[in-house]
Amino acid sequence: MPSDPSPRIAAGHETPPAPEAITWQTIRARALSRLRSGAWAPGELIPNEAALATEFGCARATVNRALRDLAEAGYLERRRKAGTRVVRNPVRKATLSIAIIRDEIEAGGHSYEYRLLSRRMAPPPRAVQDALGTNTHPCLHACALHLADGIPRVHEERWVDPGGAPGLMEVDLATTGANAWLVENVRYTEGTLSLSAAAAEAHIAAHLGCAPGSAVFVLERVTRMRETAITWVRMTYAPGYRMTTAI
Amino acid sequence: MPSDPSPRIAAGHETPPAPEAITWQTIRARALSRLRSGAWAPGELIPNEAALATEFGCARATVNRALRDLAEAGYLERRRKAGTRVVRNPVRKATLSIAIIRDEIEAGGHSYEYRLLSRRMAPPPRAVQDALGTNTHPCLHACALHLADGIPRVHEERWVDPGGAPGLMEVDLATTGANAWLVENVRYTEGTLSLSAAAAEAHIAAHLGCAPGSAVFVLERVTRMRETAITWVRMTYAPGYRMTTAI
DNA sequence: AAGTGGTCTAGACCACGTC
DNA sequence: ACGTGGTCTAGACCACTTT
Repeated sequence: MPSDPSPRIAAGHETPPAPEAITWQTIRARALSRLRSGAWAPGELIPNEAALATEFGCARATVNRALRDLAEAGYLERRRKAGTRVVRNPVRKATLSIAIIRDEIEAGGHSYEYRLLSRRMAPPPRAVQDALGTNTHPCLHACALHLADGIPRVHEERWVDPGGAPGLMEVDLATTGANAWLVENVRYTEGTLSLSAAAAEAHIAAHLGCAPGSAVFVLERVTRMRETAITWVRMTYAPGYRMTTAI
Repeated sequence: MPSDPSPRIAAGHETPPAPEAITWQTIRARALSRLRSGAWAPGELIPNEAALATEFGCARATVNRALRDLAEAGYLERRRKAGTRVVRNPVRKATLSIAIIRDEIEAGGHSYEYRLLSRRMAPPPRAVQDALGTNTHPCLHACALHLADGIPRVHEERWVDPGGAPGLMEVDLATTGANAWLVENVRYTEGTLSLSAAAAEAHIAAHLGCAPGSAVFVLERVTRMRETAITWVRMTYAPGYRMTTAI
């Protein structure tokens, strides 16, 4: 969703309404106000692009840009020939930005520390196999801790398919975080994300410095690159963590 | 992010590669492959739109469309005069679709039930006051339960500013969920979302039918409409809940 | 068959921010 | 000052779907 710099007309000092140039943002704002006011009611069909272009006195492409934006935002539903319809139950879309832990910690003004806890080859458990694909062969299993100012903040458990990310196996995980390596070397991947709450397992609680059974925020992620499974990771955040975003 | 229907050329039966028409999706794919291959390295400046348009043999507007899409996806950073740069640490963006609980439950093939637990006027606690704005006056406080097949799934606690949503105060909350009302009557709002894990408080645990202190997934949301605070809500999900999305 | 949105083009002007 | 991206226009063709 494009941010809305909107200007193009710098509001002078006390300059009244101003005729305001016709930009696609203008059209979008006007359309949105009709949606809010109910002039365009839920489920209803709105006028087609050509009609709106005439009404607003602009090119059809400009109307298209505005309506496309509203459609992406989930307010409208557009289909060729069928026209543009106001969505009945606008599904809220929240965009989470998943930053690299190191960046997130350093952005908060804290010192970052990475500590490798374990590293071994082993066949992944069934659940991980399913998530990664059909892998029964041994994978790299690594656990690590991310600390802020020396205080444990996130526990990371990771399974890496050797076939998916050759190179990662040779990395010295003691000094380089697996995620940092992946971001640098296997960019532009796709995958699945899952958020949940869980009771901290004993050994993880010990690493995080909290009581076993504490409620912890868990992020699980499967990373793929063009059909090839690369890695499964579970990040367990120390109690108190919050993931925030604007709607 | 626009889905990529990509066609425009219906793949005939066994028709080889096909010259492929030049659409903005084509350009985007080509650009993305350069990003993946490292031909356009992180931090680097890529050729400007005019140059790419010449190279790809299309109009500048088409290149613009493609690059704008990649920028929205977080791969590129574009600035006037400065040019287009490959982002160093592509921040993953996960889009969560926050559905109305009722829809979510019914989509899962379960029967939905709403049960109002309490309703009263009271001054909100400090934390809620801060979130909503500077409201010291009494607000509506309502608690409710959402059930799937008769089993409690989500506990909802809500504070409503009477000034923000007149009309909601008169709604018969016993039969109409506050959220459903809001969606129907105060659409196109903005706000903040926060996800976390917490230990279930005793009274909430009792309603959800789980042990006090169980790890539960909590979603807090502040809803505004053009600067006016409308409502603060905390949804507590029964243990086992997972929020999933594709990256 | 026909209407609607999706997209491309070629040219133009302008805002912005770096130089 | 000037280069780069942001956007508008007017016209055109096409893909998709519903009628």
